Amino acid sequence: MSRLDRSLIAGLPPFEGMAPADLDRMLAQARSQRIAKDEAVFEQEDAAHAFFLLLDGHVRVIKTTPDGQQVIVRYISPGELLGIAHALGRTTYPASAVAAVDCVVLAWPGHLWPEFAAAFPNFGANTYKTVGSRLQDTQTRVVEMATEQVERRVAHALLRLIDQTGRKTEDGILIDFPISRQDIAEMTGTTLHTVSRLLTAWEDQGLVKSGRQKVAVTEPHHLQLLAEGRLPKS
Amino acid sequence: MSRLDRSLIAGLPPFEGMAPADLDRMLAQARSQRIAKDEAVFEQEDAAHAFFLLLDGHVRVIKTTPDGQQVIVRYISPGELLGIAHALGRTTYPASAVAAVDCVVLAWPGHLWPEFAAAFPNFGANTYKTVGSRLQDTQTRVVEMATEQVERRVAHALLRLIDQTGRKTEDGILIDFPISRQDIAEMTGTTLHTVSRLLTAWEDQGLVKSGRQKVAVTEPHHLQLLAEGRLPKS
DNA sequence: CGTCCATTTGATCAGGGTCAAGACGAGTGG
DNA sequence: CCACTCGTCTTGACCCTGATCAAATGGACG
Repeated sequence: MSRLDRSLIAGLPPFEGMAPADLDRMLAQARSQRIAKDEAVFEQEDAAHAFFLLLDGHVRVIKTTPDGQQVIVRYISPGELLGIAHALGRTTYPASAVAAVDCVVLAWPGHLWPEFAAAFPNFGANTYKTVGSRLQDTQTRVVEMATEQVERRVAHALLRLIDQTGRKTEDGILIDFPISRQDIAEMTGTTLHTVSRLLTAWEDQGLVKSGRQKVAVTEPHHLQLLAEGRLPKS
Repeated sequence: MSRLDRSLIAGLPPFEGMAPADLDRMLAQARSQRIAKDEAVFEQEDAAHAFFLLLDGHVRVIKTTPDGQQVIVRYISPGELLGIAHALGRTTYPASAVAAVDCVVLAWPGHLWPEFAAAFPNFGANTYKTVGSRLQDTQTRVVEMATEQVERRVAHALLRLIDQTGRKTEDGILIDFPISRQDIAEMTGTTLHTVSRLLTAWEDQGLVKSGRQKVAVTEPHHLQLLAEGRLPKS
Protein backbone atom coordinates (compact mmCIF):
# COMPACT_ATOMS: atom_id res chain seq x y z
CA MET A 1 0.00 0.00 0.00
CA SER A 2 1.39 3.33 -1.06
CA ARG A 3 1.99 6.18 1.29
CA LEU A 4 -0.53 9.02 1.08
CA ASP A 5 1.04 12.33 0.31
CA ARG A 6 0.36 15.34 2.44
CA SER A 7 -0.43 17.39 -0.65
CA LEU A 8 -3.65 15.37 -1.03
CA ILE A 9 -5.28 17.23 1.81
CA ALA A 10 -3.13 20.26 2.58
CA GLY A 11 -5.14 23.35 1.83
CA LEU A 12 -8.54 21.70 2.14
CA PRO A 13 -10.93 23.50 4.47
CA PRO A 14 -11.21 20.70 7.05
CA PHE A 15 -7.44 20.81 7.60
CA GLU A 16 -6.93 24.52 7.60
CA GLY A 17 -4.50 25.72 10.21
CA MET A 18 -2.95 22.31 10.82
CA ALA A 19 0.77 21.74 11.01
CA PRO A 20 2.22 19.61 8.18
CA ALA A 21 3.43 17.07 10.70
CA ASP A 22 -0.12 16.69 11.98
CA LEU A 23 -1.42 16.20 8.50
CA ASP A 24 1.05 13.37 8.10
CA ARG A 25 -0.03 11.89 11.37
CA MET A 26 -3.66 11.93 10.29
CA LEU A 27 -2.84 10.50 6.89
CA ALA A 28 -0.92 7.67 8.47
CA GLN A 29 -4.19 6.42 9.89
CA ALA A 30 -6.23 6.92 6.77
CA ARG A 31 -7.09 4.43 4.11
CA SER A 32 -7.86 5.61 0.62
CA GLN A 33 -10.68 3.88 -1.11
CA ARG A 34 -12.31 3.89 -4.49
CA ILE A 35 -16.10 3.90 -4.67
CA ALA A 36 -17.67 3.00 -7.97
CA LYS A 37 -20.61 4.99 -9.28
CA ASP A 38 -23.87 4.02 -7.55
CA GLU A 39 -22.05 2.22 -4.78
CA ALA A 40 -22.65 3.26 -1.19
CA VAL A 41 -19.96 4.89 0.94
CA PHE A 42 -22.08 4.02 3.94
CA GLU A 43 -25.67 3.07 4.64
CA GLN A 44 -28.34 4.65 6.81
CA GLU A 45 -28.71 2.94 10.21
CA ASP A 46 -25.39 1.11 9.93
CA ALA A 47 -22.94 1.41 12.79
CA ALA A 48 -20.74 4.40 12.07
CA HIS A 49 -17.47 2.53 11.72
CA ALA A 50 -15.69 5.30 9.84
CA PHE A 51 -15.74 8.88 8.70
CA PHE A 52 -14.63 10.10 5.31
CA LEU A 53 -13.13 12.84 3.23
CA LEU A 54 -14.18 13.02 -0.37
CA LEU A 55 -11.07 13.44 -2.52
CA ASP A 56 -12.66 13.19 -5.91
CA GLY A 57 -16.13 12.75 -7.35
CA HIS A 58 -19.56 13.63 -6.02
CA VAL A 59 -21.64 11.92 -3.39
CA ARG A 60 -25.39 12.02 -2.77
CA VAL A 61 -26.53 11.89 0.84
CA ILE A 62 -29.95 10.26 1.04
CA LYS A 63 -32.50 9.67 3.74
CA THR A 64 -35.05 6.94 3.20
CA THR A 65 -38.37 6.92 5.03
CA PRO A 66 -39.87 3.76 6.52
CA ASP A 67 -42.19 3.53 3.53
CA GLY A 68 -39.35 3.78 1.04
CA GLN A 69 -39.53 7.37 -0.09
CA GLN A 70 -36.16 9.02 -0.56
CA VAL A 71 -34.99 12.55 0.10
CA ILE A 72 -31.64 13.86 -1.02
CA VAL A 73 -30.22 15.68 1.97
CA ARG A 74 -27.23 17.18 0.17
CA TYR A 75 -24.51 16.63 -2.37
CA ILE A 76 -20.92 16.36 -1.18
CA SER A 77 -18.14 17.90 -3.25
CA PRO A 78 -14.42 17.11 -3.25
CA GLY A 79 -12.67 18.35 -0.13
CA GLU A 80 -15.69 17.92 2.12
CA LEU A 81 -16.11 15.57 5.04
CA LEU A 82 -18.91 13.05 5.16
CA GLY A 83 -20.15 10.43 7.53
CA ILE A 84 -19.13 12.48 10.54
CA ALA A 85 -21.76 10.89 12.74
CA HIS A 86 -19.21 10.63 15.54
CA ALA A 87 -18.78 14.37 15.64
CA LEU A 88 -22.50 14.61 16.34
CA GLY A 89 -22.35 12.08 19.13
CA ARG A 90 -24.02 9.38 17.09
CA THR A 91 -23.01 5.78 16.75
CA THR A 92 -24.99 5.16 13.61
CA TYR A 93 -25.26 6.91 10.25
CA PRO A 94 -28.42 9.00 9.92
CA ALA A 95 -28.40 8.73 6.14
CA SER A 96 -26.88 6.81 3.27
CA ALA A 97 -24.18 8.16 0.97
CA VAL A 98 -24.04 7.01 -2.64
CA ALA A 99 -21.41 7.85 -5.23
CA ALA A 100 -22.94 9.92 -8.02
CA VAL A 101 -19.86 9.19 -10.12
CA ASP A 102 -16.74 7.13 -9.48
CA CYS A 103 -15.22 8.56 -6.33
CA VAL A 104 -12.12 8.46 -4.21
CA VAL A 105 -12.39 8.91 -0.47
CA LEU A 106 -10.13 8.79 2.52
CA ALA A 107 -11.55 6.77 5.39
CA TRP A 108 -10.63 6.93 9.06
CA PRO A 109 -11.84 4.46 11.68
CA GLY A 110 -14.60 6.14 13.63
CA HIS A 111 -13.09 5.38 16.99
CA LEU A 112 -10.26 7.76 16.15
CA TRP A 113 -12.60 10.74 16.14
CA PRO A 114 -12.21 11.68 19.81
CA GLU A 115 -8.43 11.38 19.57
CA PHE A 116 -8.31 13.55 16.48
CA ALA A 117 -10.55 16.20 17.95
CA ALA A 118 -8.32 16.35 21.01
CA ALA A 119 -4.96 16.11 19.28
CA PHE A 120 -5.76 18.45 16.39
CA PRO A 121 -7.95 21.20 17.75
CA ASN A 122 -8.00 23.02 14.45
CA PHE A 123 -9.37 19.97 12.74
CA GLY A 124 -12.05 19.69 15.41
CA ALA A 125 -12.99 23.31 15.12
CA ASN A 126 -13.13 23.14 11.33
CA THR A 127 -15.39 20.14 11.52
CA TYR A 128 -17.75 21.84 13.92
CA LYS A 129 -17.83 24.83 11.66
CA THR A 130 -18.91 22.51 8.88
CA VAL A 131 -21.64 21.06 11.05
CA GLY A 132 -22.77 24.57 11.90
CA SER A 133 -23.00 25.66 8.32
CA ARG A 134 -24.87 22.50 7.40
CA LEU A 135 -27.34 23.31 10.12
CA GLN A 136 -27.76 26.75 8.58
CA ASP A 137 -28.29 25.29 5.13
CA THR A 138 -30.79 22.78 6.38
CA GLN A 139 -32.79 25.38 8.23
CA THR A 140 -32.86 27.54 5.16
CA ARG A 141 -34.21 24.58 3.31
CA VAL A 142 -36.97 24.10 5.85
CA VAL A 143 -37.96 27.71 5.35
CA GLU A 144 -38.02 27.22 1.59
CA MET A 145 -40.10 24.10 1.82
CA ALA A 146 -42.55 25.83 4.14
CA THR A 147 -42.96 29.04 2.21
CA GLU A 148 -42.12 28.61 -1.46
CA GLN A 149 -43.95 26.75 -4.11
CA VAL A 150 -42.41 24.14 -6.30
CA GLU A 151 -41.14 26.31 -9.12
CA ARG A 152 -39.09 28.49 -6.80
CA ARG A 153 -37.81 25.52 -4.84
CA VAL A 154 -36.54 23.81 -7.96
CA ALA A 155 -34.94 27.03 -9.15
CA HIS A 156 -33.19 27.42 -5.81
CA ALA A 157 -31.99 23.84 -5.92
CA LEU A 158 -30.46 24.28 -9.37
CA LEU A 159 -28.79 27.52 -8.36
CA ARG A 160 -27.25 25.86 -5.33
CA LEU A 161 -26.00 23.00 -7.46
CA ILE A 162 -24.35 25.19 -10.07
CA ASP A 163 -22.88 27.28 -7.30
CA GLN A 164 -21.45 24.23 -5.62
CA THR A 165 -20.40 22.19 -8.63
CA GLY A 166 -20.94 24.29 -11.71
CA ARG A 167 -18.59 23.99 -14.68
CA LYS A 168 -18.67 26.50 -17.50
CA THR A 169 -19.52 25.04 -20.88
CA GLU A 170 -20.83 26.39 -24.14
CA ASP A 171 -24.34 25.54 -22.96
CA GLY A 172 -23.92 27.63 -19.82
CA ILE A 173 -23.03 26.43 -16.35
CA LEU A 174 -23.29 22.69 -16.21
CA ILE A 175 -23.95 20.62 -13.13
CA ASP A 176 -20.84 18.52 -13.01
CA PHE A 177 -22.31 15.09 -12.48
CA PRO A 178 -25.20 13.05 -13.85
CA ILE A 179 -28.43 14.19 -12.28
CA SER A 180 -31.88 12.97 -13.19
CA ARG A 181 -35.28 14.62 -12.94
CA GLN A 182 -35.98 12.14 -10.19
CA ASP A 183 -32.92 13.34 -8.27
CA ILE A 184 -34.05 16.94 -8.50
CA ALA A 185 -37.50 15.89 -7.38
CA GLU A 186 -36.02 14.18 -4.33
CA MET A 187 -34.10 17.33 -3.45
CA THR A 188 -37.16 19.55 -3.62
CA GLY A 189 -40.01 17.41 -2.40
CA THR A 190 -41.85 17.12 -5.68
CA THR A 191 -42.22 14.55 -8.47
CA LEU A 192 -40.11 13.89 -11.51
CA HIS A 193 -43.09 14.83 -13.65
CA THR A 194 -43.27 18.32 -12.27
CA VAL A 195 -39.52 18.77 -12.58
CA SER A 196 -39.67 17.63 -16.18
CA ARG A 197 -42.41 20.11 -16.98
CA LEU A 198 -40.52 22.94 -15.31
CA LEU A 199 -37.31 22.16 -17.14
CA THR A 200 -38.96 22.03 -20.52
CA ALA A 201 -40.74 25.29 -19.80
CA TRP A 202 -37.46 26.89 -18.79
CA GLU A 203 -35.73 25.42 -21.79
CA ASP A 204 -38.37 27.03 -24.02
CA GLN A 205 -37.58 30.34 -22.35
CA GLY A 206 -33.87 29.80 -22.89
CA LEU A 207 -33.01 29.66 -19.18
CA VAL A 208 -31.54 26.18 -19.13
CA LYS A 209 -30.32 23.45 -21.39
CA SER A 210 -30.96 19.94 -20.25
CA GLY A 211 -30.82 16.38 -21.44
CA ARG A 212 -30.60 12.90 -20.11
CA GLN A 213 -29.13 13.16 -16.60
CA LYS A 214 -27.70 16.54 -17.46
CA VAL A 215 -28.71 20.08 -16.63
CA ALA A 216 -26.96 23.32 -17.58
CA VAL A 217 -28.12 26.78 -16.63
CA THR A 218 -27.68 29.35 -19.35
CA GLU A 219 -29.29 32.32 -17.61
CA PRO A 220 -28.42 32.09 -13.94
CA HIS A 221 -29.45 35.63 -13.25
CA HIS A 222 -32.88 35.15 -14.72
CA LEU A 223 -33.27 31.91 -12.81
CA GLN A 224 -32.25 33.76 -9.66
CA LEU A 225 -35.08 36.23 -10.15
CA LEU A 226 -37.44 33.34 -10.58
CA ALA A 227 -36.14 31.70 -7.42
CA GLU A 228 -36.70 34.87 -5.48
CA GLY A 229 -40.24 35.05 -6.73
CA ARG A 230 -40.00 38.56 -8.09
CA LEU A 231 -40.70 37.95 -11.70
CA PRO A 232 -43.76 38.84 -13.72
CA LYS A 233 -45.28 35.47 -14.59
CA SER A 234 -44.83 36.08 -18.34
CA MET B 1 -26.44 42.79 41.65
CA SER B 2 -26.85 39.46 43.36
CA ARG B 3 -24.47 36.59 42.87
CA LEU B 4 -25.73 33.76 40.70
CA ASP B 5 -25.73 30.45 42.45
CA ARG B 6 -24.08 27.45 40.96
CA SER B 7 -27.17 25.39 41.55
CA LEU B 8 -28.91 27.35 38.83
CA ILE B 9 -27.03 25.52 36.13
CA ALA B 10 -25.39 22.51 37.74
CA GLY B 11 -26.90 19.39 36.27
CA LEU B 12 -28.11 21.02 33.07
CA PRO B 13 -27.00 19.20 29.93
CA PRO B 14 -24.82 22.04 28.56
CA PHE B 15 -22.70 21.98 31.72
CA GLU B 16 -22.44 18.27 32.20
CA GLY B 17 -19.02 17.10 33.28
CA MET B 18 -17.85 20.52 34.38
CA ALA B 19 -16.08 21.13 37.66
CA PRO B 20 -18.01 23.24 40.18
CA ALA B 21 -15.25 25.82 40.17
CA ASP B 22 -15.62 26.18 36.41
CA LEU B 23 -19.35 26.63 36.74
CA ASP B 24 -18.68 29.48 39.12
CA ARG B 25 -16.21 30.98 36.73
CA MET B 26 -18.74 30.90 33.94
CA LEU B 27 -21.47 32.30 36.12
CA ALA B 28 -19.24 35.17 37.16
CA GLN B 29 -19.38 36.39 33.61
CA ALA B 30 -23.09 35.85 33.13
CA ARG B 31 -25.87 38.32 33.51
CA SER B 32 -29.35 37.11 34.29
CA GLN B 33 -32.16 38.80 32.47
CA ARG B 34 -35.92 38.76 32.44
CA ILE B 35 -37.70 38.74 29.10
CA ALA B 36 -41.37 39.59 29.09
CA LYS B 37 -43.81 37.58 27.02
CA ASP B 38 -43.65 38.53 23.33
CA GLU B 39 -40.37 40.36 23.77
CA ALA B 40 -37.37 39.33 21.70
CA VAL B 41 -34.29 37.74 23.22
CA PHE B 42 -32.47 38.62 20.00
CA GLU B 43 -33.41 39.52 16.47
CA GLN B 44 -32.58 37.92 13.13
CA GLU B 45 -29.68 39.67 11.34
CA ASP B 46 -28.53 41.52 14.43
CA ALA B 47 -24.88 41.27 15.41
CA ALA B 48 -24.56 38.30 17.74
CA HIS B 49 -23.48 40.19 20.82
CA ALA B 50 -24.39 37.43 23.25
CA PHE B 51 -25.41 33.83 23.71
CA PHE B 52 -27.97 32.61 26.17
CA LEU B 53 -29.18 29.87 28.43
CA LEU B 54 -32.90 29.64 29.05
CA LEU B 55 -33.50 29.23 32.77
CA ASP B 56 -37.25 29.45 32.79
CA GLY B 57 -40.04 29.86 30.28
CA HIS B 58 -40.32 28.96 26.61
CA VAL B 59 -38.83 30.67 23.60
CA ARG B 60 -39.89 30.53 19.96
CA VAL B 61 -37.11 30.67 17.37
CA ILE B 62 -38.40 32.26 14.19
CA LYS B 63 -37.06 32.84 10.71
CA THR B 64 -38.68 35.54 8.63
CA THR B 65 -38.43 35.56 4.84
CA PRO B 66 -37.76 38.72 2.84
CA ASP B 67 -41.47 38.91 2.01
CA GLY B 68 -42.48 38.67 5.65
CA GLN B 69 -43.57 35.07 5.98
CA GLN B 70 -42.53 33.44 9.22
CA VAL B 71 -41.39 29.94 10.02
CA ILE B 72 -40.96 28.64 13.54
CA VAL B 73 -37.63 26.85 13.56
CA ARG B 74 -37.97 25.37 17.05
CA TYR B 75 -39.10 25.94 20.58
CA ILE B 76 -36.48 26.23 23.31
CA SER B 77 -37.15 24.71 26.73
CA PRO B 78 -35.55 25.53 30.07
CA GLY B 79 -31.98 24.33 30.32
CA GLU B 80 -31.24 24.75 26.63
CA LEU B 81 -28.81 27.10 24.98
CA LEU B 82 -29.93 29.62 22.40
CA GLY B 83 -28.33 32.24 20.25
CA ILE B 84 -25.16 30.21 19.88
CA ALA B 85 -24.32 31.80 16.55
CA HIS B 86 -20.70 32.10 17.66
CA ALA B 87 -20.37 28.38 18.01
CA LEU B 88 -21.34 28.10 14.36
CA GLY B 89 -18.78 30.64 13.27
CA ARG B 90 -21.39 33.31 12.62
CA THR B 91 -21.29 36.93 13.67
CA THR B 92 -24.99 37.50 13.22
CA TYR B 93 -28.11 35.72 14.46
CA PRO B 94 -29.74 33.60 11.76
CA ALA B 95 -33.16 33.85 13.39
CA SER B 96 -35.12 35.77 15.99
CA ALA B 97 -36.03 34.43 19.41
CA VAL B 98 -39.24 35.55 21.09
CA ALA B 99 -40.45 34.73 24.57
CA ALA B 100 -43.61 32.62 24.39
CA VAL B 101 -44.19 33.37 28.08
CA ASP B 102 -42.30 35.45 30.60
CA CYS B 103 -38.79 34.07 30.63
CA VAL B 104 -35.54 34.20 32.53
CA VAL B 105 -32.26 33.78 30.68
CA LEU B 106 -28.59 33.93 31.44
CA ALA B 107 -26.62 35.95 28.91
CA TRP B 108 -22.90 35.84 28.17
CA PRO B 109 -21.09 38.30 25.93
CA GLY B 110 -20.48 36.63 22.60
CA HIS B 111 -16.81 37.42 22.51
CA LEU B 112 -16.34 35.04 25.43
CA TRP B 113 -17.30 32.08 23.34
CA PRO B 114 -13.80 31.15 22.12
CA GLU B 115 -12.41 31.48 25.63
CA PHE B 116 -15.12 29.29 27.07
CA ALA B 117 -14.73 26.63 24.43
CA ALA B 118 -11.00 26.52 25.12
CA ALA B 119 -11.13 26.77 28.91
CA PHE B 120 -14.06 24.41 29.44
CA PRO B 121 -13.74 21.65 26.88
CA ASN B 122 -16.73 19.80 28.28
CA PHE B 123 -18.89 22.83 27.76
CA GLY B 124 -17.64 23.12 24.20
CA ALA B 125 -18.27 19.47 23.49
CA ASN B 126 -21.75 19.61 24.99
CA THR B 127 -22.58 22.60 22.85
CA TYR B 128 -21.41 20.89 19.71
CA LYS B 129 -23.45 17.89 20.61
CA THR B 130 -26.45 20.18 20.84
CA VAL B 131 -25.69 21.61 17.43
CA GLY B 132 -25.35 18.12 16.07
CA SER B 133 -28.69 17.00 17.41
CA ARG B 134 -30.36 20.13 16.10
CA LEU B 135 -28.94 19.30 12.69
CA GLN B 136 -30.50 15.86 13.01
CA ASP B 137 -33.84 17.29 13.98
CA THR B 138 -33.81 19.78 11.18
CA GLN B 139 -32.97 17.18 8.60
CA THR B 140 -35.77 14.99 9.87
CA ARG B 141 -38.05 17.93 9.42
CA VAL B 142 -36.93 18.40 5.84
CA VAL B 143 -37.77 14.78 5.18
CA GLU B 144 -41.20 15.24 6.72
CA MET B 145 -41.92 18.34 4.74
CA ALA B 146 -40.84 16.60 1.56
CA THR B 147 -42.73 13.36 2.02
CA GLU B 148 -45.69 13.78 4.32
CA GLN B 149 -48.91 15.60 3.80
CA VAL B 150 -50.25 18.23 6.10
CA GLU B 151 -52.23 16.05 8.48
CA ARG B 152 -49.24 13.90 9.35
CA ARG B 153 -46.94 16.89 9.66
CA VAL B 154 -49.24 18.59 12.13
CA ALA B 155 -49.61 15.39 14.09
CA HIS B 156 -45.82 15.04 14.26
CA ALA B 157 -45.45 18.62 15.38
CA LEU B 158 -47.92 18.18 18.23
CA LEU B 159 -46.26 14.97 19.33
CA ARG B 160 -42.87 16.64 19.43
CA LEU B 161 -44.31 19.50 21.45
CA ILE B 162 -45.93 17.32 24.07
CA ASP B 163 -42.79 15.26 24.21
CA GLN B 164 -40.67 18.33 24.80
CA THR B 165 -42.97 20.37 27.01
CA GLY B 166 -45.97 18.24 27.85
CA ARG B 167 -47.65 18.54 31.23
CA LYS B 168 -50.21 16.03 32.40
CA THR B 169 -53.64 17.45 33.06
CA GLU B 170 -57.14 16.04 33.28
CA ASP B 171 -57.59 16.87 29.58
CA GLY B 172 -54.54 14.83 28.63
CA ILE B 173 -51.02 16.04 27.96
CA LEU B 174 -51.05 19.79 27.65
CA ILE B 175 -48.57 21.88 25.71
CA ASP B 176 -47.16 23.99 28.46
CA PHE B 177 -47.34 27.44 26.89
CA PRO B 178 -49.84 29.42 24.86
CA ILE B 179 -49.77 28.27 21.26
CA SER B 180 -52.10 29.46 18.53
CA ARG B 181 -53.29 27.79 15.36
CA GLN B 182 -51.13 30.27 13.52
CA ASP B 183 -48.08 29.10 15.47
CA ILE B 184 -48.71 25.49 14.58
CA ALA B 185 -49.20 26.50 10.98
CA GLU B 186 -45.82 28.25 10.99
CA MET B 187 -44.18 25.12 12.37
CA THR B 188 -45.60 22.87 9.70
CA GLY B 189 -45.74 24.98 6.58
CA THR B 190 -49.49 25.25 6.32
CA THR B 191 -52.21 27.78 7.17
CA LEU B 192 -54.08 28.45 10.37
CA HIS B 193 -57.28 27.46 8.57
CA THR B 194 -56.06 23.97 7.84
CA VAL B 195 -54.73 23.56 11.38
CA SER B 196 -58.06 24.67 12.74
CA ARG B 197 -59.94 22.17 10.63
CA LEU B 198 -57.60 19.37 11.65
CA LEU B 199 -57.89 20.18 15.34
CA THR B 200 -61.66 20.27 15.29
CA ALA B 201 -61.73 17.00 13.38
CA TRP B 202 -59.40 15.43 15.94
CA GLU B 203 -61.41 16.90 18.77
CA ASP B 204 -64.52 15.24 17.34
CA GLN B 205 -62.65 11.95 17.37
CA GLY B 206 -61.54 12.51 20.95
CA LEU B 207 -57.84 12.69 20.14
CA VAL B 208 -57.19 16.19 21.43
CA LYS B 209 -58.74 18.91 23.49
CA SER B 210 -58.02 22.43 22.39
CA GLY B 211 -59.05 25.98 23.01
CA ARG B 212 -57.82 29.46 22.61
CA GLN B 213 -53.99 29.25 22.47
CA LYS B 214 -54.14 25.88 24.12
CA VAL B 215 -53.78 22.33 22.91
CA ALA B 216 -53.85 19.11 24.90
CA VAL B 217 -53.45 15.65 23.46
CA THR B 218 -55.71 13.06 25.03
CA GLU B 219 -54.80 10.10 22.86
CA PRO B 220 -51.10 10.36 22.09
CA HIS B 221 -50.87 6.81 20.89
CA HIS B 222 -53.68 7.24 18.40
CA LEU B 223 -52.15 10.49 17.21
CA GLN B 224 -48.86 8.68 16.79
CA LEU B 225 -50.48 6.17 14.47
CA LEU B 226 -51.92 9.04 12.50
CA ALA B 227 -48.51 10.72 12.30
CA GLU B 228 -46.97 7.55 10.98
CA GLY B 229 -49.60 7.32 8.32
CA ARG B 230 -50.70 3.82 9.17
CA LEU B 231 -54.27 4.40 10.04
CA PRO B 232 -57.43 3.50 8.14
CA LYS B 233 -58.84 6.86 7.12
CA SER B 234 -62.01 6.33 9.12
C1' DC C 1 -31.21 -4.71 -32.74
C1' DG C 2 -33.47 -5.11 -28.50
C1' DT C 3 -33.93 -3.80 -23.77
C1' DC C 4 -33.96 -0.75 -20.16
C1' DC C 5 -34.23 3.80 -18.29
C1' DA C 6 -34.92 8.48 -18.37
C1' DT C 7 -37.87 11.68 -20.15
C1' DT C 8 -41.99 13.85 -22.05
C1' DT C 9 -46.69 14.90 -22.27
C1' DG C 10 -51.65 14.58 -21.67
C1' DA C 11 -55.76 13.94 -18.70
C1' DT C 12 -57.73 13.87 -14.38
C1' DC C 13 -58.46 15.05 -9.73
C1' DA C 14 -57.87 16.17 -4.89
C1' DG C 15 -55.41 18.28 -1.05
C1' DG C 16 -55.25 22.19 0.85
C1' DG C 17 -54.68 27.27 -0.01
C1' DT C 18 -57.39 31.48 -0.59
C1' DC C 19 -61.27 34.36 0.16
C1' DA C 20 -65.02 35.68 3.00
C1' DA C 21 -67.87 35.97 7.01
C1' DG C 22 -68.98 35.17 11.63
C1' DA C 23 -68.69 33.49 16.32
C1' DC C 24 -66.38 33.47 20.46
C1' DG C 25 -63.65 35.27 24.39
C1' DA C 26 -60.62 38.05 26.85
C1' DG C 27 -59.16 42.22 28.19
C1' DT C 28 -60.09 47.50 28.44
C1' DG C 29 -62.01 51.72 29.49
C1' DG C 30 -65.97 54.19 30.74
C1' DC D 1 -70.49 46.17 35.64
C1' DC D 2 -71.13 46.55 30.99
C1' DA D 3 -70.14 47.76 26.27
C1' DC D 4 -66.68 47.61 23.03
C1' DT D 5 -62.76 46.13 20.64
C1' DC D 6 -59.38 43.29 19.15
C1' DG D 7 -57.39 38.93 18.31
C1' DT D 8 -58.30 34.00 17.93
C1' DC D 9 -60.82 30.55 16.09
C1' DT D 10 -64.39 28.35 13.08
C1' DT D 11 -66.60 27.28 8.93
C1' DG D 12 -68.18 27.47 4.20
C1' DA D 13 -67.30 28.04 -0.84
C1' DC D 14 -64.25 28.02 -4.46
C1' DC D 15 -60.32 27.13 -7.12
C1' DC D 16 -55.41 26.26 -8.24
C1' DT D 17 -51.14 23.93 -7.82
C1' DG D 18 -49.14 20.00 -8.39
C1' DA D 19 -49.82 14.84 -7.57
C1' DT D 20 -51.41 10.80 -9.83
C1' DC D 21 -52.38 7.83 -13.65
C1' DA D 22 -51.34 6.47 -18.19
C1' DA D 23 -48.85 6.07 -22.39
C1' DA D 24 -45.59 7.09 -25.70
C1' DT D 25 -40.95 8.62 -27.14
C1' DG D 26 -36.06 8.49 -27.23
C1' DG D 27 -31.30 7.52 -25.95
C1' DA D 28 -27.75 4.57 -24.25
C1' DC D 29 -25.73 0.36 -23.99
C1' DG D 30 -25.04 -4.59 -24.33
